[in-house]
Amino acid sequence: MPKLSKDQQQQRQNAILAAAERCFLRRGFHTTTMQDICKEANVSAGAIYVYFRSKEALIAGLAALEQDQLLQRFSHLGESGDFVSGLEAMIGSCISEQTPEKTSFLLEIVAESTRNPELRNIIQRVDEAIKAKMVSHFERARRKPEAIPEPLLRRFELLLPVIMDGLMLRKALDPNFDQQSVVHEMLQFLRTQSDTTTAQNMPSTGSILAEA
Amino acid sequence: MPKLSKDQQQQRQNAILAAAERCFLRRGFHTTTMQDICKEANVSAGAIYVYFRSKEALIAGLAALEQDQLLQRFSHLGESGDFVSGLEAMIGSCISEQTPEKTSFLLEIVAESTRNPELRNIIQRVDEAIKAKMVSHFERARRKPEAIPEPLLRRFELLLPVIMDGLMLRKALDPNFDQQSVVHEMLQFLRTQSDTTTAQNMPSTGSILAEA
DNA sequence: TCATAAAAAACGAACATTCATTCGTTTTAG
DNA sequence: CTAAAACGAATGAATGTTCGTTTTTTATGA
Repeated sequence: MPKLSKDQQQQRQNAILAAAERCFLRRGFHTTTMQDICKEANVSAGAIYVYFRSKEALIAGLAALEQDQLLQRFSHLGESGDFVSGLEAMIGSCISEQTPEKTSFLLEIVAESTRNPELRNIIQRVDEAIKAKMVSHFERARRKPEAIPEPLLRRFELLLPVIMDGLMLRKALDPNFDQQSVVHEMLQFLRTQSDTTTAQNMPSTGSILAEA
Repeated sequence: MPKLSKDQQQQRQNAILAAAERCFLRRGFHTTTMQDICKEANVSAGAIYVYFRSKEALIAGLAALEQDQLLQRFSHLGESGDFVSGLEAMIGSCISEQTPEKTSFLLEIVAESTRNPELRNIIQRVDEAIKAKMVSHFERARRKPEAIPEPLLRRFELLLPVIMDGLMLRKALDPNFDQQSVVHEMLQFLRTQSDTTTAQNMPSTGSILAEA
C-alpha cells in the first residue's frame, strides 16, 4: 500500500526539481550542494533520494525538462503569421525572452553534455526533433512561396541552427550584446530579398534601423 | 639568490600548463584532479603550488593562453587574399581546424566564465580586441570596395560574431555537424552578391555544392 | 677546479574540509 | 496498524592545499 498517490509523488518530484532549478540558476550546478537544494525545497536529504537516484539524476531531469520546453517553443513555429514572423517569434521565445541566468544554466548543461552521455542523449534527441520542425517550416515556405528565393532559403536553413546557438552563447558572454538588433538585421535578409531582389543595392543606410 | 633563472621558471610554468591542458582536454577541468596534473607533468603537488596559487589559477592561466591564441588568429585577418578569403581563413583557423576536445574545453571555460569574474575578464578583454580587428577588416573592405553592397556588409558585421560562436557550439554539440558546408554557404552570401546582385534568383540549385 | 653553503625548488604524506549519499529512527498517510 | 515517506546526523570517499623534509642548483672562496 503506497502512502502517496502517483499524483502526489509527481508533485513532490516537481517541487524538488523546481527548487533545484532555482539553486542552479543562482549558482550553477557544479557549486550548489545537495544541502542547498534541501534548504530551498524544505525537505531532508533522505527525501530527495526517495525521488532521485543522485545529484546527476536531478541535473538530467532538469535538462530534460528544459529541452522539452525548448521543443514546445518550436512547435508553435507554423501556427500564425508568415514564414519570417514565425521565425521571429520562435527566436524571441527561445532566446530573447530567456533570463541571463537561464541562458547560463543552459550553457552549463551543454558544456557538461560534452562529457556526459546521458545529458548528450537528452540534448541530441530534442535537437533532432527541432531540426525536423525547422525543415517542415522551411518546406511550408517553399510550397506556398512568399517570394523568398530558393538559394537564400537553403542557406538560411543551414545557418539558422548555428545562429540560434550563437545568439545564446553571445548573450551569456557579452553583457552589451544587443540581441534585438542582430535578430532584426538577420530577418531583414529574408524580408528585403523577398520584397525586391535588388533592395540591397539601394542607398538604404539607416532605413532599416528606422523601422525598429 | 634565486635558484632558477626567469627563463627556467617560465619553462617549468609552461610545462605544468601544458600538462594541465592535456588533462583538461581529456576529461574537462571539473573532473581532473591536481593529482592527475601532477602525474601528467611528472612533478609533485608542492611543485605546482610554487608556480600557481591554486587550481583556479591554473585554469585561468590556460584560459588566458587560449584567448591569446584566438586573438593571434584574428591578427592574420587582413594579411593576404581578398576580404572574403580572409574571413574564410580566419574561421578555419579558429574553428574548423580545432579538435573537438579543444572545442569542448573552450565551451567549458565559457560556461564557467559566466560565474567567475576572473575568467570573465580574460574573455571579455580579448573579445573586445577581436571586435576591433573585425571592424577594421570590414572598414578595409569598404575603402577598397570589392562590390559587396554596404547593407550586406553591415549585416554580416553584426552577425559574424554570433555565427562564429554558433559554429563552436554546434561543433561541440552535434557529431554530424558539417562545418565546411555551413561556412561555405555563408560566404556564398558575400561572394554571389558581390559578383551579380541577382545571382540568388537564378535556378542555381546544386551549383554551389559542386564547387566544393 | 672543486668543495661548500645557502636558499630555492621539489617532494609527497598528511591534513582539513567539503559533500554526496546512507541508514537507523521517527512521522504520517491511508 | 502498516508501510511508505521523511528525517538528519553520521559516514566515508574525494580532493585541494599545506608543510616538514629532502634534493638540487648556483654562488662563493679556497
